[in-house]
Amino acid sequence: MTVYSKKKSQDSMDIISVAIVEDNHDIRTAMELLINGSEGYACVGTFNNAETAQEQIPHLLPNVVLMDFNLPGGMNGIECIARLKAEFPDMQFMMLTVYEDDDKIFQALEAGASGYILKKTSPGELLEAIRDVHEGGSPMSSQIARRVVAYFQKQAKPNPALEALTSREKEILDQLSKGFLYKEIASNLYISIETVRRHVHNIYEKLHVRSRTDAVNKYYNR
Amino acid sequence: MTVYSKKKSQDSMDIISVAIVEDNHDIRTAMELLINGSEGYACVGTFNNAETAQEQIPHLLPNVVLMDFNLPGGMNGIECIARLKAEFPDMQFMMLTVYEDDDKIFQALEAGASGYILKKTSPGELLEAIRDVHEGGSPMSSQIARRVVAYFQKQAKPNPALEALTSREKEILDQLSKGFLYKEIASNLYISIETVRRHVHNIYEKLHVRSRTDAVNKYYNR
DNA sequence: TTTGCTATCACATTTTCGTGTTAAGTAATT
DNA sequence: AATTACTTAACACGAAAATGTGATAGCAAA
Repeated sequence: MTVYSKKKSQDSMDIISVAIVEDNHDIRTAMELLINGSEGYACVGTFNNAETAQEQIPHLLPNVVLMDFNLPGGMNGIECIARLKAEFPDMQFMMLTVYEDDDKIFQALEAGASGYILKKTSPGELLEAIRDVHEGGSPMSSQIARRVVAYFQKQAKPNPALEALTSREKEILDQLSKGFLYKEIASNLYISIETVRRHVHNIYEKLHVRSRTDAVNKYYNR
Repeated sequence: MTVYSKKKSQDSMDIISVAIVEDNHDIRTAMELLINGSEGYACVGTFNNAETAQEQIPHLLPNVVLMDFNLPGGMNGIECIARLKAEFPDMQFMMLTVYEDDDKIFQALEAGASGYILKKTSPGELLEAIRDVHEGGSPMSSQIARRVVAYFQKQAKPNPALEALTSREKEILDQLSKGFLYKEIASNLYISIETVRRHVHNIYEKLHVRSRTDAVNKYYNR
């Protein structure tokens, strides 16, 4: 793909403007040089902490923001993304980090990051990922993708502990989860309150919980 | 349950065995030729419908199954994956289809597919994807990945009614959702039980609910 | 200054919940 | 025929939660 390097001040039409938030000086500088040295990319700002980024990025309005996870100061990268994304929904964020844990990945995606790549990624792939996220993709390694996919597969199958429940107990638990009072459940299922209490008691025993809320949380696999 | 026979495990150490379920004859044959013509890959079976695949794949035990979406007969590719995956959790499934709709993607992932690639993918990339899924990745185009990521971001945004809560109330609600007793919440937040009660009362009023479970359900957007 | 929102604490009463114990009828299994 | 598991039901006790009302105080906006 060739880029028509016009010298017009109305930039960001063909050139992808990028901001970098990364506390490590060497990495930050290396990425800045890489981006500014590549046709079609321009680094419009670099920041070593979330607070400054938070303050400056609204003025720079880059197309893509590369964000580190750990940053000095009170705000981490996730929170920084969440705030900026809320204000600028069209801005694209890409996590650029060393972490591969599920927690961090999901937090980043929920906060509004669209891409998630590791710092060990090669310069060429990094540039490609920046273009990719700018064009509506979600660049991530297939290992990262597998984590995300695993989340779906987990969601799909319910807690195995629920299998131990009888069908009547599941029915009761479903009613519990909807917030019905015992008397309402009794009336809904045409049984006495005492029976409801008995079932609830058995359910709690099987799920190893001691309260309705905990039981419902298990029911929804939390 | 995943017991491979001795002689099979020996030659499937380096070679990835693949099965293809695809009703279009030309595509099926082309893929078979591609796979058998490439070093490190072996096509151990091809099927033009889900029923036959269902019956034969348990005997073939391929490492990777390429699955089409639409198949003739009663069973579609999704259901076929779901059944086989339940019996052979270590078998890897990759959707190979023309569809890019969210529904189909999510259905496939929930059923147990780990990869999702489009039929327009080049032969080289297909082979790479097969190896990738076999090695624990989840190959998918970054456009597909974006759909999946978007799902997370949708999930993430909470019930707008929660916006009406003050930050303290949200904190209380979060504690409620975790099943803490009032006294525990009081102790966790260093306030009196009476204050907890007051907050809970206000929360219920703002969310228009009358019980803890209902409040928690709203909190989780159900 | 007043008004409104938030956070805090208190008292009284009623209702619901969690637990323990007992037990009868049914259905499936051994 | 005996055993086991499930569903149903009742009574009692104490803890927890819900309801209703009243009060004080800080803080910010009108």
